[in-house]
Formats: sequence, C-alpha cells, structure tokens
Amino acid sequence: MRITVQGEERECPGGTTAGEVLAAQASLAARVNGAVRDLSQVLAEGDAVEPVTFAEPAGREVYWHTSSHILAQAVKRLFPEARLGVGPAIEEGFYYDFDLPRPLEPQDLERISAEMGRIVGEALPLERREVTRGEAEERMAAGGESYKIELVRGLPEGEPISLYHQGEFVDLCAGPHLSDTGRVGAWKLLSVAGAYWRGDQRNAQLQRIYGVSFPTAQELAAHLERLEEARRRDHRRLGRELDLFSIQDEAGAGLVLWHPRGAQVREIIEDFWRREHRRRGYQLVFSPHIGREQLWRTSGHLSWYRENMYAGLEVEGQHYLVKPMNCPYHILMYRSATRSYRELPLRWGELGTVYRYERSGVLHGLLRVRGFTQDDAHIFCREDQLEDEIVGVLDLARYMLASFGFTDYEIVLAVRDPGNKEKYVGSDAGWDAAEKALVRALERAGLPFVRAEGEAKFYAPALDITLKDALGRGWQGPTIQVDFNLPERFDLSYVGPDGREHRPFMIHRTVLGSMERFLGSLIEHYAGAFPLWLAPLQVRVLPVAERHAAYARQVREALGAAGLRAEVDERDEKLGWRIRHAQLEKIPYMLVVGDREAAEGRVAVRHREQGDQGSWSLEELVGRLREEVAASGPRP
RNA sequence: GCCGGCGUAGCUCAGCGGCAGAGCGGCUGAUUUGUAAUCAGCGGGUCGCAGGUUCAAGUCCUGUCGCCGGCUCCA
Repeated sequence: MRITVQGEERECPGGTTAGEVLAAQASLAARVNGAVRDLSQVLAEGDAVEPVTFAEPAGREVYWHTSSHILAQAVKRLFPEARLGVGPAIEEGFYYDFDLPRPLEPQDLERISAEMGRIVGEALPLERREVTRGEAEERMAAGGESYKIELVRGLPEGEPISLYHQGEFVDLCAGPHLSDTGRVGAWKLLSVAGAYWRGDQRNAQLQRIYGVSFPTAQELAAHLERLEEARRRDHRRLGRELDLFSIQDEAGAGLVLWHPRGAQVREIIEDFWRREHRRRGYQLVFSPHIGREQLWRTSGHLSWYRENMYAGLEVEGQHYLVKPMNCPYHILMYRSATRSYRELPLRWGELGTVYRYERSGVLHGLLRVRGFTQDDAHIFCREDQLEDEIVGVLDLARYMLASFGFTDYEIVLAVRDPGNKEKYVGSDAGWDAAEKALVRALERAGLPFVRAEGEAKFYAPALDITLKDALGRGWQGPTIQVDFNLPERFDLSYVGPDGREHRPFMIHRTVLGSMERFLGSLIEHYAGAFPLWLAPLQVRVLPVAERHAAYARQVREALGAAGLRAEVDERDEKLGWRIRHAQLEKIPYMLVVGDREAAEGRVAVRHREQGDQGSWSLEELVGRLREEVAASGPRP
C-alpha cells in the first residue's frame, strides 16, 4: 500500500505500523492524518504520517500522560488498595488522583518515585485494547476501581472505549501513549495536594500527586532550575527582602501593609495612572468605603454577591456595609443629575479601595487579598459610542501595560451561553450590540482573541486579558465588561436628541486590575529589580571614609533637587560591604565618593548590573539618570 | 471552606520527651575603609495561641489562629 511519511510517498506492506515507518525518528507518537496516535497504530492505504516529538506540545502531552500512568502503576504496587481517579498531562507535567487509605507523606513520594524507576527499567510495552462498555466496566469492577466505573458510565455512546495495559497495570484511557515505559528518561514528583473528585466540593477528596518528566536528566534539571528561578522571584519573598510590604497576622489575613519602599513604587504607578487617564478624557472621582444596606439592595449585590461581603456595621439604626465594588457610587453620581446625550460619554475613574471576603485557603501574598485598590472606571455612553469607547480602553490598556514591559497577551471574549439565555439579564438586542462592539473593537485594535461561550457573567459580556511576564507566566490583566444589570436596576437614563429618555450603556473596566495584584506581578516580572523610573530608591551614595560624608550628602542633595531618589549610606563599614548591601537591595546606581571625587566634584558610578561605569561629573550624572528615567518609563 | 504540609530570635533555619541554638541582621567598641561580607564583644525567645498527657513538653495529643502547596473561587 502507499502511504505518505513526512510528505514523501512510500510503498510499504499491509499491517505496517506508524512506529515502523518513523523508526528512524525520535518519535514519541505519530500524527496520522492529523490525529495523534500510538506508534503501534496500524496504517491504512493513503495515510499521511508525521512524527510527534517532545519539542511540540502534543508530544509532551503524550510523554507526560504516560508518565502519569507509570506513577499510577507505582502507587498501585505500593498501595494495592488505592483507587484511581484521573491522571492527565497538564501544562507543565502531569498529575494523578488517588483515593488512598492514609495521607501521603513526603517520604512516600520518594518510595513511589523509586518504584517508577523500576517500572521504567522494566520497559513495559503499553498496549491499547478497544473494548465494549461492558468489558470496560467489568474490568474496572474487577479492580475495585469505583471512580473508573463512574467514568466508563459517563462516556458518550458510540465512542470507542480503550484500555491501556502495561505489565500488570490496566487503565481506562483514550490515549495515545508512548510505546513502552522505558521511554521516560527522568522524572520528579513535586507535590501532593487534595483535589475533589471531578472538581466538586461535594465529592470525595482525593490525593493528587504532581510530577514532571523529561527525556534527559539535563532537561529535568533545567526545568527544576526554572522552578527555582520562579521561587527566587516570588513577590512574597522579594516583598520582605526589599522591604516593600508586609502582611501580618495581627492586622489580619489578606490585608496589606505598604512599607515606604513599596508605597513609593505604588505612588509612581498611581501618578502615572492618573496622568494617563486625564490625558484620555477621564475624570477622577472618590467614593466612600461604606454604604447603606439599601444601596447594595438596589444594586443587587446583596442577592448575588453577599457571600463576598463583610457583615457591616450599625450606625444610628441604619445598617452599613463595606463596599466590595465601586460601581454603585459612580452610578449614584451619574443619577445625581439629568444627563443629556451631549454629555456622553462620561468616563469616571477611581483608585477605589474595596474589601471582599475571600475564604482563607485562597489568600496568596498580594495576588489574592481581602482589601485591595482597583484601578476602576465606568464609562457611560450611547450605543453608537460603545465601539469607540472599547477601542479607547484597549489602547489605554495596551499603552499602560507596555510601559511596564508587558507586551504579550491572551484575550478571552466571554459571551453568553446561547443555549441558556434566560440566566442573563438585559435584552437580546443589548447583548448582541455589546458583543458586536467588543469584537469590532478587538478587530480594529488588531488583537487576536478566543471566544468563550457561557463564560460571561450574568450581567455582562466581557474581555479578559491575561499578561505574560518575563518567565512566560500568565497574570490576570485588564477586564472590560458591558454591564446590563446596574443601569437597569438604578433606572439610568439620558435625554436623547428626540427629547425622550434612553438607557445608557455602562462599561466597567480595569486596566491594572488592582494595585495589589499588579504590584505583585510586577515584582515577579522584574524579579524585584525595578527599572529606574519605578525603583523606589534610585541611587545610593557611598562615601569611602567618614571624611567623605559631607560631600556624599552634597551629591544626594543635588540628585534630590533634580527629582531623583537618593540616599547616603554612612554606616561605618567597608565599601565592599555597603556595595554588597546595595546590590542585594537591587538599587540601580551606587555612587562611590572618596578623595578624588570630592576634590574634582565627580562621582564613581557603579550600576547594579553593568558594574563600574567610571567617573562622571555631577552634571553628567543628573543628565544621564534623568534620561534613563524618561527612557525606562512611559513615553507620551 | 476542604485535603496535606508547616509555625522556634527581625530574617533563614537546626533542635523532635530531660538546662532553647547557629548564620545573617541589630547594638557597642576597635578600625577610616576604593567596587558583593573587617575584627571583637553584647543584647535578642511566654518555641503562633489555648487546653491536655507526663515527674518533665518546641518535642506527644486536641482545639484554634496564621502561613505554604493544591482543590473550589476571583481583581
């Protein structure tokens, strides 16, 4: 028969497998007519075959999936009474869920890992067997695999059901898989965590083992090094080391204390934010932290957001609640006067601090807190302005994020579930108009996006933008929602050219998300080494000996007068020691001043990354640093 | 909230039934320092908190608060 291997036609005998024609390649699996298959797949006349390697996501998925089976086999050998949950490949590795008679301890992972080594050594072939539903159920029942039985019963009719055998181990699995267990080179079991069966809190909690594997020990080591780098960049660690912020039991979980250094960075970002918003026709407002219960009843928060709200307090017989969002206040401001179509759009921004009850298990440094400041804004506009307003927000977001070195995004357009329209508020026409405006705005901005049906909140279609940082990790970035709920509930209107009342559209948007979360991601993105415009302390002046302190202070004054943030380290320690400390604090510039410098009115410049820059005059220093501040920051 | 792990000096951590420790940081003194750690000395702890077991509890048990890894959820 004739088949095509990597674009080349070839003649081969019937019964030839994909693995045989790809034998020369380091193939993990085969792509047969576009679908990833086992190497043992028997080819048919006219098939087109391509190798699948570890270099591509599909290859890693196969590799990690098989690794998870090896993990499961090892666990079954050590814990015969274990029942299997699911064990897929994930973005960076794999996991497998188990129902075990006792909690796993760290030493168990070592034992399991060692058993995996034996299984790999045995190079057990993985064999795919297609079975009937009854056979699959029977087989799983024989092993006492109650979770697997549930999975079999849930499989759609008509789909082939396959079991994969490797040695004494059998798993219900669609595949594909590596040809044998010996093909997994190096692996590491990383952690154990609880996970609900099928992700549902009401179900049993299983023990999930996470791991990762690679063809070679070197690749595994490199991966573990990347994980280590992520740990080094952890904003919680850097926040303490650089004295940026703290979160303390005594103040309360999830409540951030901004120390002077962290507050300085935040102030720079907020100043930039305000300037940029004013430049783009926003007006800035303020609203209070608490409000009467009636307000939250009108807004609907008491019915759909209550579990995230704090109980509140009693004032002169009135019940007040702490705000979890700023929008109701902005709406009251809108409603405080009769609005004409001529005033629209109104763009109102606020760095508004809100409080939300988050369950204790989800709190995480600055990324998930209970009190945070949103860079919030609400745009009230007419339908014919909707698209331009969204384009404006996208442009603002893109500009602001680029200023912080974020240029990679993933955009999700969350829209209604078309099969379940009744669970959303607002009119069909409104949703259609909003979705059309969002899509057209994205197209005009030239931004690719993914449409996610059923992901919209009940009151609004939305754009959710995820940022990629220096390590390629994703962070929640801007969100834009077209709200159909609040204008309705507060009966907002404007008077149109026809003299009649019309309902305005309301866009709810945030660019940075919250100051807390954004700063957290920024710290990790820059690994704590902020560019000059953001660095809380830009310069540290280091007098060589005590007699140079006066000159050092003079230098600091000159820098301060030029708008630069500088400090003198007058501690009675050797220069090398003070340089070391400045380096660890990631201060961009160190200025060494001794006899030579004091005599000539110059400074010896050391940069935190580039090292010794030689001797500069004071004017040169101020000029160059100001230039760098401007160049490293946003450009209007 | 749930599962597991962990709370010992400001920080990083050792000690795991028998007199609370180390390094770094801090303070004092000496030193007057030239590009990533000068030397010496001194402080510093209800061993997260509350109960319990024991002659004796950082150490074992229970509860609680907090942190970490996940699950679920979100800016």
